[in-house]
Amino acid sequence: MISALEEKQPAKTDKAPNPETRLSPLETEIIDFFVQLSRLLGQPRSLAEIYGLLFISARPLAMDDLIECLQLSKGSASQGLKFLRNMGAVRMVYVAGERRVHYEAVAELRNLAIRFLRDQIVPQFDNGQARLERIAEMVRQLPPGQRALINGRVKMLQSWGRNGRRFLPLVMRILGK
Amino acid sequence: MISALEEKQPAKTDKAPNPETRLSPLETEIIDFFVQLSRLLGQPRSLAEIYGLLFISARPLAMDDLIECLQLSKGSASQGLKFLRNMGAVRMVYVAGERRVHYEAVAELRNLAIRFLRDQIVPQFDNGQARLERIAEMVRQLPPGQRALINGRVKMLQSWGRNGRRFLPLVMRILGK
DNA sequence: TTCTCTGTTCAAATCTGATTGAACAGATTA
DNA sequence: TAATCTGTTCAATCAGATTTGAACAGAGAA
Repeated sequence: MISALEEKQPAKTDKAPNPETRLSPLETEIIDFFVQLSRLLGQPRSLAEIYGLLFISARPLAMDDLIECLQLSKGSASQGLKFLRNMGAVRMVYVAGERRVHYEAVAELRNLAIRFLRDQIVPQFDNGQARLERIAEMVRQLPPGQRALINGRVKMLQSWGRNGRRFLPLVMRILGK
Repeated sequence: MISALEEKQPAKTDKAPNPETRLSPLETEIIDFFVQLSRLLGQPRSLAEIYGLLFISARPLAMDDLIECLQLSKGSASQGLKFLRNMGAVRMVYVAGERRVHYEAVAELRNLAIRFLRDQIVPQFDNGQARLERIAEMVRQLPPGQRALINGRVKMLQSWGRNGRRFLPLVMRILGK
């Protein structure tokens, strides 16, 4: 039921999806679920598709399988898998009698979430903190008249930054329950 | 420093930024800070620019001031302010002797954060929960052989959904300290 | 050696969503 | 009434992110 993609009568250069590789409704729903999540987290859709299919697949899949099932380009699949490998979201598994590398989803979302926080969120925070430091310095240079007024607001931002920064380890601890 | 002010002496077609309305380095840094944040939260840049300038401005600004200082189009400014109003991120203030509506930033980030969670995050969660419900139903229809295998993973997603959902109110409580 | 298989890279094409600006509406003034 | 001022809407445009696919590289196989 997947996007089986319109035109199939034109035999020809067969871009038409092989029925063997069509996604089941369940697979489609799961993948949609991860696609939704990826939007929330600001990650590209193809990542979610790849991870979603691996997550629900009963057996490890090769890159070609993903390309076939999800109608991705080689480039997307390769880059997506690379990213997921780096994230630790996917692991390479050996399949007997196959030269191609196969992948399976790392289902322990805990580690995945922690790594996501560490790689994507924490650096942003630190960057922001540094920027606020520069801003605070600029405020100090201001003529006293204007300074008071603005100082309060910058202080407020700094306080939020500190709170958020303190909050992250807490989140990680909860995740790590 | 604030710049918002008066008209353009330079006659002509002037698309060139009026020196009167050029942003100070401090203003630029603050705006950049919010732009950065907006990326993390997946909001459009113009929102962050508007909020940032209002946040650091010593006095309320009219839409025209924002357009001038930030080089926005009328449409962006109007839509951005509308959104920020709905978010409660900005409030309209009366300025004596002015017909135009003026705005100032609502600096209480607490309420802002809570509203953001409620409006942008919670619905996503609920949506996801509903989808997982549908998925669980589909899994139940599966032949027993495949069911066991997949059931575990779906259960895992559901558990995460519940945890996340329970987590949100906690976050709100902490914010509401 | 060459040929095939597998996978990567990256410049270019494509898509998506943010931004623009002209047309419009209401409110105020003359 | 018309003229001006203020602000909104939305179809068209633009820009940045994603995806594509051709060229490439390495590893075996013949």
